[in-house]
Parts: sequence; structure tokens; C-alpha cells
Amino acid sequence: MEEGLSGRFYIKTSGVRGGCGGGGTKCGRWNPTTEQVKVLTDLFRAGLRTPSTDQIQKISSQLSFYGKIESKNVFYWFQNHKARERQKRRRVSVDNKDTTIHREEKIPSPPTKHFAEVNHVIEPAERVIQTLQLFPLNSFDEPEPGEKFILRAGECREFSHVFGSDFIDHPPLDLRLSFY
Amino acid sequence: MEEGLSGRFYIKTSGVRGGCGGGGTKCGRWNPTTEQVKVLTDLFRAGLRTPSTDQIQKISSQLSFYGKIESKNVFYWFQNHKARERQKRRRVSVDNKDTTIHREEKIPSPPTKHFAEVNHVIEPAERVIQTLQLFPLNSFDEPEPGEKFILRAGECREFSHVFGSDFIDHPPLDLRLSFY
DNA sequence: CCCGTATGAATGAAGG
DNA sequence: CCTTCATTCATACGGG
Repeated sequence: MEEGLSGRFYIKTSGVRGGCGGGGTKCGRWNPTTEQVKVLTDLFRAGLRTPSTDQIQKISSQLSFYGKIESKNVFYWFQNHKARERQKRRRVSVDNKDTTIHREEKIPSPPTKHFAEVNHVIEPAERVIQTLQLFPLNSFDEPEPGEKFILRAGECREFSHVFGSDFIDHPPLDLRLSFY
Repeated sequence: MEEGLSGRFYIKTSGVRGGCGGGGTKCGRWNPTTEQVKVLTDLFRAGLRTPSTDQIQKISSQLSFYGKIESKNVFYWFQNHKARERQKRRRVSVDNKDTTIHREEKIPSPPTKHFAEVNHVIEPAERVIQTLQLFPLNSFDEPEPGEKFILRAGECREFSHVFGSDFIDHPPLDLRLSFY
């Protein structure tokens, strides 16, 4: 979607916050104008993926007409755009792969409060206990200071202890999540 | 990005918590069910901060049992959760240091070079109509499968067709961007 | 209804 | 090229 202007019509040319347009304001980060985005997108659509330094220069120059912009912005733009499209594609494709165990249509869970409702009821349907064997390997970043655990690659294959150690209200199974 | 997102007239779902899927309602954004949130939170508490693509897939699959969900939702969830925790932590520490004062000064990002900012400003004097003759040579990567065009070295010097092919609203010039 | 807050989503910028 | 961080935008909600 188009940045913050998705709906708002306020011109982004003049940065509201972090805007660089204002008199002598230093900008935190480039905020492309719609025109700039458009051109970049078109170029991308046309097939441009990794512009050379030269091209970046030119594009940047051209786009500077629409607003402040630096070469690196163009560089990053393509880099990000490409990477994200790829990632999106990756995720989507996998999502499509029906990895899901859609049993039946989700039962409309009416009660949805933030904290209340701790005890989730297991529907009288067939109950399936599936093991969430995530974390086959490196998966954890160092917890922020103060974190209780530090789980790292290969050290944990399940969250048995984790879930068991806390006041989890899931059925106290390892990282098994009971579905029904 | 382009995203078919109606930036404006979003027809957002009725807002049945976590029940976007039910009844064929179209949802604008994922609304996690309590169970989903719970599991995610637990995983987070357990120390998981940045799940790999793989893990994201698995988690997503598991959670899809509780309701509609895509991998990107999981991805974003962790991204946001981590960021916000950090942000909160930061706020706190700042608060401790200087209470009341809302620091507005945003130290312009440490001069992280990298790009020899060659950005030259186009003099308002000379009116130039520069042709974006990009792509003098290898500039395109193979488009992801599904890409419409495949422009390669030397094949295209301008994007006339590109721009002309769409509903561009720029002044309908080739890839010429008219500067004054 | 309007507003404040929590949080999903997007993306610029880096680092590796 | 990949992954991660910071920031910002857009909503969903609940309260007044």
C-alpha cells in the first residue's frame, strides 16, 4: 500500500514528522513521494531489479524532481522491494500449500477478551493433540536482558519445560497444543 | 507496496474477533484469536524472538487451527512484539534518566557512510529535460517467475513502452522525466 | 461519536 | 542476497 497516504490526502512532500521538507529540517529518513514511488515501482515492474550505480544515480537525479532523495534511497528501495517480493512469494506459496490441518470450519469463538477467559474449553469434538515441534534448530535470539530462558540451537526441540514451567493454561502438555 | 489494499474505503470486516474467516467476511487485517495470541505469547515468553521462516511456517500451520492466519501474521507478530518490548524498555530507561522531558531531539543517525553521497542537485537555472536512459547495460536480474517483462542488457534504453503500457499518470512521457 | 491506546502491517535503513 | 531493527501508518476497540 502506498505509505501513509493510503487514504489521507495530505501531501507527503512536506514531512509532518521526520519530514525533510521543512526549512532546514534534517530528516530522519527518506519519505518518498507518491510520484517517486510510482516511478520506482514502474521500473521494477518493467523488470529492473538491481540497478547499477550508474542507473541509481540517474534515477535518483530524476526523482529528485519530485522531492528530496538520495542515491542510497534508490538503492535501498530496490534492494528491499526485491527482497520483500521474494519473501512474500515464499510465504504465500507455503501458505497455499495446505500445510494446515483444517479440521472443520473454525468454531466462532465468541468470548474474546484480552485477559479474562483463561480457561479455554475443549470442544466436545474430537480432540487432537498435536505436537508443535518447532525449533528444530537455531531459533532464538538472545533474550532481552532479564529474560528467563536462553534457548538456543538444538538445545530444545520442544517447549515441554517451557510450557510446563509456567502458568500456562493450555493443557499442560509440552508444546503440544490440543486441537480438536 | 501495491497491495490491492484499498487505502481508503476499507470495507473492513465486521470485526468478529478472530473470525474473519467465518461467513465469508472479507478481512482487512488479521485479528488473532485469544488462543493464537496465547500460544504466540507463550512462545515469546519461552524465548523465541525471531522464528526462522521454517518455524514461522509451522507455527502458522498450527495456529491456523484456531482461526485464519497466514505466515506473515506470525512474522509480523514476533517482529512487533519484540520491537515493542524493546521500545518499552527503552522508554523506561529514558524516563528514568530524564523525567517529564520528552526528548525530541533525534540525533541524526550517526553518519553512516556507505554511499558517497554524490547526490547533485539539479540547478533550477538550467532547464533540463533529461532522458532517463538507464539500462545501458546489464541492469536487470531475471524477473521472478511470473514477471511480465524480461529486459536485459542493451535491449532497452528507455522505458517508453513501460510507462506507456500502464495507466501512468505522470505526464505521459516515455521515461523522460521533464525537469525544467 | 470522539479519543486514546494496543497492535497489525509496511517499509526505510542497515548489518552480515 | 538475507535477516533484523526502527519508525510510522492504519486499525480495532473500549471508555467517556
